[in-house]
Amino acid sequence: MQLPELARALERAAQALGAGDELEVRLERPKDVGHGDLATNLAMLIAGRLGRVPRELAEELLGALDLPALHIEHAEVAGPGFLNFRISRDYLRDQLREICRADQDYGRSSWGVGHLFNVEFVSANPTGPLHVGHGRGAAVGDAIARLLEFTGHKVQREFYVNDAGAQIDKLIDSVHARYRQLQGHEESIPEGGYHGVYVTELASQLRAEQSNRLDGEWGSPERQLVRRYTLQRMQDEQREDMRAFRVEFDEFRTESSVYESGQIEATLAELQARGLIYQREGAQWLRTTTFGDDKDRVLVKSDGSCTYFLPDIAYHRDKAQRGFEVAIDVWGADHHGYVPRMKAAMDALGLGRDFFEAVIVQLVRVERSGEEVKFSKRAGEFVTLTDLIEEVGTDVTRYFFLERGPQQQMVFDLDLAKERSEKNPVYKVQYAHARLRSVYRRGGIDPTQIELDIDLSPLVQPEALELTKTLLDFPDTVAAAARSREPHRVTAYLDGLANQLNSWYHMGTRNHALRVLGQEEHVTKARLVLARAAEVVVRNGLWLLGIEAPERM
RNA sequence: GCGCCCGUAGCUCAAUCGGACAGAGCACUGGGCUUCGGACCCAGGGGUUGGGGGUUCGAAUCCUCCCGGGCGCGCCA
Repeated sequence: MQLPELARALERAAQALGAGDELEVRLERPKDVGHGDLATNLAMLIAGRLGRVPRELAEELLGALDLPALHIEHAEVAGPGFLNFRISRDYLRDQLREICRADQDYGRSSWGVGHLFNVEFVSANPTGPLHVGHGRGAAVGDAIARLLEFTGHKVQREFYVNDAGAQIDKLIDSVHARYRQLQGHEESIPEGGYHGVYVTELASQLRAEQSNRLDGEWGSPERQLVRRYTLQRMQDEQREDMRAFRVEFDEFRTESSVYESGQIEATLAELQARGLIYQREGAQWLRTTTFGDDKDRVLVKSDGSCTYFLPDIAYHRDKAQRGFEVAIDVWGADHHGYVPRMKAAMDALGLGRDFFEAVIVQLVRVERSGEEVKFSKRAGEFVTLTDLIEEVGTDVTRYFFLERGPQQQMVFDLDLAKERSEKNPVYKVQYAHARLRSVYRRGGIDPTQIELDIDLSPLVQPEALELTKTLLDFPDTVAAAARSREPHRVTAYLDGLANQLNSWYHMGTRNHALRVLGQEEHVTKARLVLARAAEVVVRNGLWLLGIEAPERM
């Protein structure tokens, strides 16, 4: 909750006391309701600079404020020098109308100028189905994209397809081995190959469709055929998996297209022109140490082929050339060591240190009955994202992935995920929404027609006012989540909101005079405005997470 | 060995760029209730925030040193 006029007035008052120009007045909502609705530590911040006692300064700041004009009905100095403000109840209640009017736009903001972001996530090798780790990356990436869109930016969701690497060759070898087995030959999956059942399925389908061409030895043309077929199949399946998870990409960019476009050479030439490439032991190195990396990196190996790093630089350079101002990559924790060199490379290209950002997502451990459910791609038994979605649903899966900070290692508790009660936080939040919708239905009310220009003074219960204040925190929460690339702040907010909302609602089950419906008309009307505002916030919050706000459950 | 991330209630996790008394859920204990949706409600116990030291009016948060865990340290991808 913010009161910009109050913040500005405090800033002017502080400057008048000689605190200087570089002030950022922050008003925060105290955890303890006894400390008022908003508080600031401004006096303590400037006390050191001015060599004064914080509490005295706080008194002077307070004296400089025209409280009624700022919608403050009470203010005091407290503790070591906090200024606590109590906002006029009428002003608070007025804000409920604004929430309802803004409806699906409530919580939107436009910090910054509306930048163009590229958010790249999942980017799995096209060598098999997506697993739970990809799911977490997808949930986080998509939520970050939604947060950025909601805060005034333009966002492209992108998936990078590593279709040119050695992993594909291993997959083709594995398919070949399975194919031979189907023909009755003794054959085993090569070292480092893929054992999943889908490999056998691929081989079997290929045999059914192309046996006239593939039953003999596989030369170059045959391998090309299998490669194209396999890549297409894997990409289609991954795209379908993502669609089921409610994630739609704007762009699938392939590594091979980076090679074909000539950008590899162009990138290398640009780095050379900048004098950042040198030869050593027959290889070409990039001076990443100049830009904070701990060692220089090879771009072109002594055998003339390039490392994985070079096309990756070229690809990210291309993002800048396509007009993106910030490129955010969501990476698994196993790639975190790669971050400094990529930042260094972008810096080397003159794109600055802030062009490239990595969001590191920690690994997921799945448990059932307290036991880890193993997933090992190599052994061929792994929990695919699709398995997980089929078992617990997209909403639950997304919520669980977005419940913890990206850097937090997480345990995915399958038993809790399958729980269909308020023990399960997802249901708690969705249920809060469904309840409000249910109130409208029961009352025969069209929620879009709820009257707003009415007297809201019947909203006097502390629970109702606390709820109102929480609703007013939503835009700040969203902005902070977007800025820090931490969608879990929204999840945590919704969890707290749902608790408040549910207990507000339950007051009515204990005391019917506190229900929305069945009161004197002016009371019901006022409570409907609060209910509507709450519904708007829950709905918008869930939208940011990519989770449905159900009409009924 | 070096680097990054993490360590918060028995368990899984929060904690508003350093704020006031560290919060939820699960589990546990004790009450209550039959629905404006009971797919429950209320209350309670539970913590030296891994440990020591430091900075600060104030530290879970910042610095430092230990302990414990994860990941990474190729002319692999």
